[in-house]
Amino acid sequence: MTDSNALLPLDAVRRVEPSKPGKGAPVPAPSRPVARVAVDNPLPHLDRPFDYLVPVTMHETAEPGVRVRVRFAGQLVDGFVLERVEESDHTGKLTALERVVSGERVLTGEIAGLARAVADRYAGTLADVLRLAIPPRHARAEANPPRPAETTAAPTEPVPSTPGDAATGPVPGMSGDAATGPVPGMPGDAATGPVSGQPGDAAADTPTSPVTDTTGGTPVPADNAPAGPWDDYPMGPSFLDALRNGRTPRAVWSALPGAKGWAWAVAEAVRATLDGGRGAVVVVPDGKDVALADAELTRVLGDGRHVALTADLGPAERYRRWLRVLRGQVRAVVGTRAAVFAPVAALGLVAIWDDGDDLHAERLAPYPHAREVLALRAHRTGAAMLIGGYTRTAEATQLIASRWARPIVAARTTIRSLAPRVHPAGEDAELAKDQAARQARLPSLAWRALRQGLESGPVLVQVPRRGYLPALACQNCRAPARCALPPTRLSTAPGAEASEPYADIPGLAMAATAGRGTKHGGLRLESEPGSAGPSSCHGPLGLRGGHSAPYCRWCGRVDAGWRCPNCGGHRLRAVVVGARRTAEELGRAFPSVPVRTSGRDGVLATVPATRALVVATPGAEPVAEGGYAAAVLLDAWALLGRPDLRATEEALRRWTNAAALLRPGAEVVVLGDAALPVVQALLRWDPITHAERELAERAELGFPPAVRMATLTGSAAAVRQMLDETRLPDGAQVLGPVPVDEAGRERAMIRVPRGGGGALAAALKGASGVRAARKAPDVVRVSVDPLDLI
DNA sequence: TCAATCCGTATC
DNA sequence: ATACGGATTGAC
Repeated sequence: MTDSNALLPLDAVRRVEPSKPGKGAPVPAPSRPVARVAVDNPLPHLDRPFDYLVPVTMHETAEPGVRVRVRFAGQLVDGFVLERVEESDHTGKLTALERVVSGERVLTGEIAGLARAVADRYAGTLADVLRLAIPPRHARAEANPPRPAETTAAPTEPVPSTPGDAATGPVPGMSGDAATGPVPGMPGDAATGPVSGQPGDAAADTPTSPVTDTTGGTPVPADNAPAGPWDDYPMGPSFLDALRNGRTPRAVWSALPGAKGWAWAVAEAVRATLDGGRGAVVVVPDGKDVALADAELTRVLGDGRHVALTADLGPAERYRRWLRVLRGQVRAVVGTRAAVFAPVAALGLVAIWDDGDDLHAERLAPYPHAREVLALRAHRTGAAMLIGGYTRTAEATQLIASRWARPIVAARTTIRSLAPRVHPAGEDAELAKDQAARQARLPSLAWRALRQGLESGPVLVQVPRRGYLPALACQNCRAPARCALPPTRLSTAPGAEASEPYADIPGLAMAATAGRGTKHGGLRLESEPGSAGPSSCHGPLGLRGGHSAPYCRWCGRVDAGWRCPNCGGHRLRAVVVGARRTAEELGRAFPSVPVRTSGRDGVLATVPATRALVVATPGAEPVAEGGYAAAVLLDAWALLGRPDLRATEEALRRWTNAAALLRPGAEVVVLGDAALPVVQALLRWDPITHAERELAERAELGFPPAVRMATLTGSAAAVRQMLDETRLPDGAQVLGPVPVDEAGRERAMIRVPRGGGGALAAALKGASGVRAARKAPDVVRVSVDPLDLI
């Protein structure tokens, strides 16, 4: 028994281990007897590969990428073989693999490297990311043999390591060239190799001239006769050419509103990529958009060349489709956020639609954002990237500013010809005379637009999500109730380091949710009644459960003596009324017109071109055949009143998503003050100026994407302890902690300049590791660049 | 001097 | 989590 162990490299075994009864010591595999395994363990300080002995019985099957069961710390756990090597660095006895779960090599080298990069970026563990990346196995689906016709078409198998892995550091990429056979060429490997920075850091990076080609190139070749969706954009055709020619264009695409449809454009981009011999991944916010894109891909590509991956498929079907991608039977994928990890080989394009939709943020640790994962993936593999939407996020704008991506925008005249006509109706707009419409709180402008639209087709009414917003308005005059107390301001306390760019942070008052004027860590709240700016806080008021007095959702203070500045009333009412109730009221205002609703409990994908009143919540608007004849956007104040950093960006995104469904030139009435820049942006269909202003504002406030931010949330003691134990990188600044809820939980924010993100994530990971190793009782949730920064 | 127990640490 | 090694303690 010990004789066979003599083959092992390191036998400093002092005692002869008594072997388990009935089981001899395993005979090692004849070559590469060591498997490096990514073990599915949740502990941050154990987030590295572990070596196991490959018994000869598993020599053939324990290939890189397969699922295995291993004994780890006395328990049987799942894992993935990352690579097979000759020797181990481990100076102890190697435990043997317990079992190869299946021969299917589900973890490709590319995805292993990507998952490592995502974990590093978000201060999370590889195991957590792999859980997101690889769907649960379904044995029956695996057993179904691939159809021969499809397998011969694309001989792609798990892709061996990309050279880029080496640049990323301790990546468990399967680098052994012995591990796999001949490599199908990875386009863009050359581009990936020398690049070490993350996409977002491009500005701070060494000049890698990421935008090498395409969009700046020569304009359209004159010969393409049929007008495609990209012909409306001056840079569109050259973008498609670059995709077709295997290059790496990265574009932020401001989609035109209207019937031509974003899904068609995306499908054409996918077709160009496939034509160039590469694969594509398309990520959209929800199932309705998957259905739209799926239909367009089928129309443009024909049957069987792509798959749709959504959460609601069920485990078997989901795994079956995913395997078709893994096995190279299809090379194009459209799906919701989990599809960012779809194992498409020889990736040529990653695309994301409407990257401002918060559905793109993963809800499971480490909370990666689809746009960021795709950008990392594109960067690592040398794939092209397309970030599309009617509006532009500050993050996408940042990618343009750092020259990582180029804009694709239509000419002003084209935009004007396709955009709807938008009319604002301010808060004080005259209510409709019609009794029922008055009941539905519909201004006469809106009522007229709907009535006129209904003469020729379906009309859309966008209402706030039910239960979405506990904001208040004056019961008497409906003026929004806002905080009348003097403004508060957060400043760094003496002693806390205030590095130059963040010395003063106007507007950070929003970060404080508690109104005690007490000191919290390095920050304190102070009143500055005499300072420049508004004489009162103006935060939206809300009601907390059980209390009768309203509190400010920005500064947290209770304002028992609130009086309406408009009419002097002192009674408040909830502003938000759900879709159903609004639908009922509108139905009475327009008897004889069918009312259809689309919302949380029942999303309609499409409605026919017939006259109908379609009431929908944001994100659930059905596409109307031929476009809507008119629309009314009712949730302006609900959106803008939100105590959210992204409130205006989000409002514009939702408005344009609804308005884009209209026929060109149709009328939109938005219940919002025309003086607001965000209303102006909708009126002029100019999301770009708005996004640029937004980015500038974030830079001024020191918020992402201008900086990299992380939040720590947990019990007050735990958060403080973790802050103490974190070796923060240079230039890091701590805000808070401040209370976040009534359970005494607190949240601290840490920000670093762009480019310091990696160091910050590493520091936080280290600190969580220390806490986990010590078995610290309360968990501190770490979130890098979370959406809800308030 | 030895065995039972506690504690900290690594987990291959 | 759990198993292990080393330190500690208590009794002979």
